Amino acid sequence: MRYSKLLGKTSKTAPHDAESVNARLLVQGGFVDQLMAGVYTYLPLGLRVIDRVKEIVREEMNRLGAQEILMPALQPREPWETTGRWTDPGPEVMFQFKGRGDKDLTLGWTHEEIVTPTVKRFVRSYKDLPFSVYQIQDKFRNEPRAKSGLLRGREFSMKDLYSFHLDEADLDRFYELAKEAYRRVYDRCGLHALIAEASGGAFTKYSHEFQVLTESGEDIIYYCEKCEYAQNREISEYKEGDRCPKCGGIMREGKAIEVGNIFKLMTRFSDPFELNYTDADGVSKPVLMGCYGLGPSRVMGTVIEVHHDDKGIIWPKAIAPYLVHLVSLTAKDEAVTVRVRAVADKLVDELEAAGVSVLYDDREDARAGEKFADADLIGCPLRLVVSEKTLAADSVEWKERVSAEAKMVPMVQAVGEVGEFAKK
RNA sequence: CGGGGCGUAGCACAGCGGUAGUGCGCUCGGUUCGGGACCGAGAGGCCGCAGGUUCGAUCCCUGUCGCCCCGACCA
Repeated sequence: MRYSKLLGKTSKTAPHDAESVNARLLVQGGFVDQLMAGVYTYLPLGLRVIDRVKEIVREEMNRLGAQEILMPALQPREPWETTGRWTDPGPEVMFQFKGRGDKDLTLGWTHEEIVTPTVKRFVRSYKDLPFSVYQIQDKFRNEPRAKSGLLRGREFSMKDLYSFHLDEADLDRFYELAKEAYRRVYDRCGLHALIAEASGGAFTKYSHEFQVLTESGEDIIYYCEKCEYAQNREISEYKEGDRCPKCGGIMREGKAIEVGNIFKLMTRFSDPFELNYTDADGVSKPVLMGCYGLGPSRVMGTVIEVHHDDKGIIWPKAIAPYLVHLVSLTAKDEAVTVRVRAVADKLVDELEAAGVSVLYDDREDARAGEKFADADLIGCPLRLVVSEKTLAADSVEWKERVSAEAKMVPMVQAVGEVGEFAKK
């Protein structure tokens, strides 16, 4: 992608209501554009990042054996009446409005009320179980207070997984597998998530939250510094300095961002919708359910909160908008500049042919400092520079975003080394 | 929903009861060319919106809408 054509320019000045780090850097870097409180447009750079997060989530869900579906965001009142949630939590959380014919409608803030009746149409026998489905969709929540950029929006991306089981033992089995899948998602995105015990809320006593420790977190958790056993403060019986009940380590207090949570729903939804199956003895039994939420947009915001410096974002390779940020510099001599540009053009072609994604800063009117500052702000893992200097050495300058040091790589080896870098 | 802050050019901000300014960005010309360079010439505003006070309001008053922060609440 040529930077000169990219929709979404960097800005030297931060938004005046500079708020959280993720919001500031995303806006300044041209990743997102705010429409209203808690609602953002993803510009090309931002879309590439969130799509990569979603793709990682998708791979891990598929590996779990879950099947992807897509449910409607626009929903009628009736199923919500069945579970009592039209009024409780109702408008506290839901956007509710009238459609044609005075029909009550809502926008989905979660999908148990939709997935359960759908599953009921196809599940009759114990032979149909267990199985699981998921979707990746924008959720709508009428938050009393949207805040912190991508961390708490009114429309936000969510992956919601629902599992269906014969008995509790099978639900427990799947629940543990889902935990591991979640862990892998966070690891791959460059986040270290602790699994904290938490209140199950309205439906169940069983719940775990995935918490990423960071000063900008809005949850408080207690966690063992040794084995990472953790609890949300809401339910914790521990305090700073206590002994860990699992391993005897020291419990610490920390701020954290909740990037996912998982529930054993049991029969909370199968009961009202009468989602039952016939077992091998011909007896009708309720299906046991679990639900598992993970927010790609929140993950994206959290990654920035955790991985940035005073110059900008530091994307982990797995979710960076581009692996390489290639900068071509202009020289005193116009003829040299033309040659530099030709070399850079060729390098872009070769890298892209090798499957490497490249953001190519081809601007002719921008100076070196400006291009470097933008590269730092945007935060791609590897910056390559082609200039009069590198031309003379038949090399390209190599600087990783996480490092302060630059080195020269012979041009003939450049594509190969970038390929190696991509794999590491 | 309570408390606070802020709404003036694309962005960040100044300003003043008498028809609007700076920096950055943008356009044109020129000089520069490895960490946000410089010179010159331009374009760009219902001073958030509505009412009130006043001869006159961007400025004072009231209301309203929006954004941000703290709290209550939450993936």
